[in-house]
Amino acid sequence: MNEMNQPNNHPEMQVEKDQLEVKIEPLKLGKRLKEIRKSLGLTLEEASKRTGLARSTLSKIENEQISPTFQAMQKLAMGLQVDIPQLFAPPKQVSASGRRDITRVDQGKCHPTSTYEHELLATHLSNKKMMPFKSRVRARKFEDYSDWIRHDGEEFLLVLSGEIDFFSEFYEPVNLAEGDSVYYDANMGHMLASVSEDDALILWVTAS
Amino acid sequence: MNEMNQPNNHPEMQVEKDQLEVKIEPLKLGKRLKEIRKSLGLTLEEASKRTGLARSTLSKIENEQISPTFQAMQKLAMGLQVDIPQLFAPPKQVSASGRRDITRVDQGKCHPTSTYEHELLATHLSNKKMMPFKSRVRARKFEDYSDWIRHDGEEFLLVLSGEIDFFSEFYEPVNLAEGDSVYYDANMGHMLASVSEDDALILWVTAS
DNA sequence: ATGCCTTGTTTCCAAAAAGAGACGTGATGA
DNA sequence: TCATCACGTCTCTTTTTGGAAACAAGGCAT
Repeated sequence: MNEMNQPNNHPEMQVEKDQLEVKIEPLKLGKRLKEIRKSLGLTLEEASKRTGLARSTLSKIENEQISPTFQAMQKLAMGLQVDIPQLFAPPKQVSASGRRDITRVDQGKCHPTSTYEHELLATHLSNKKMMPFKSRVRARKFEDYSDWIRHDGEEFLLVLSGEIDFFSEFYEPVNLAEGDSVYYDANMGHMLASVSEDDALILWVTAS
Repeated sequence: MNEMNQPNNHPEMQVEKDQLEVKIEPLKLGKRLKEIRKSLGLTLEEASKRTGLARSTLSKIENEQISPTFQAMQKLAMGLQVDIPQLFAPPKQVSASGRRDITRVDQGKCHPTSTYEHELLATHLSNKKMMPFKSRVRARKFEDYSDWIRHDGEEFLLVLSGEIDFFSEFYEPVNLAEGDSVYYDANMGHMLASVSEDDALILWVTAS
């Protein structure tokens, strides 16, 4: 019917218009929904009552015959007690479950900087939630640093030997001796300086 | 102003339980979408080209005149480089950023069991990614346990003093001496036994 | 001013989703 | 065996969405 019988005022746009086609797939939302419903031990009828959606609609959604509206999805999430993000995070991260990595004393991977000598631990595992390492604190005073150290995540540190001053952006400096520990948000500026005769040795664990 | 750089030692420091309270969702998807588009500096027409949705449709979605289908939302997410969960959890990402909790040596919160004496660290912070604690390993042999210890998350342990055998479900037992460390998945059964004259002392950090 | 873009809104209609109820199938019981 | 019921699918109708184009409002030249 209405083909391009009329001169289009923007022919160049037309081209781009349909170049990226519906390359998007249904993303197994239906399958997922079914799992959830089953895991709650609900029939379509019961789920219908809870969500306020007709059971035929639910069936169609589960079988990917229709693409639910946002409204419908809200009802789903609400009625089945699932929060929406969770509904979409497609494949559940299957957490690994049998990994183990031993690091013998002083056998970590060394990584020296001007202010620290880091010894990374458990370097044979990747995709781990935590990054543990031992560090010898070479810095001796605040001025040894050009700026705060700052990065994502949270950090835990324990003084293994020696004594340090712990500087942080929003707190007064604190002296930490052997056995003391501190937990802090690593995007708050922080830095360490040894104050003992020997360089202090600390254990650090970071999680982001 | 705040010279309270020493840890607050109020016996019961009130734990501010959470910032993510009841999350009732009116969830103004339209408003949110508009923000995203604006922040990318796109016009409706440009967004239309990227997402494959008509600019009239986008307008209607932004003004909450229609409720987009899941298909439409996928195109949106794809074209605007936002992942779907993020699209629905708007007020997220208020990650704390200035917390700090110091635990002096032996000043943690004790928690004895039949096989361990745990000393929890940084207990004044809640909602943290890691749970650090020191433990004295009282157990002396495998049989002191009724079953594998098993829980969610990943675990890192460092031997602070003494010597232990590290038993785990899928590996042969390993002897760990002072300074040795191991990182493992905590849902794999695991347990420790001291083998040194004195009970071994270890540092443990768990993340789930 | 007058045109001429550009941007966003609204209208109209085809296309798709939501709802009501019919249909098929399998399980259970008399 | 024949009902009857529970459950899910399918069909038909109503309601809503999505797209093309018209419309309105704001710049920016001439």
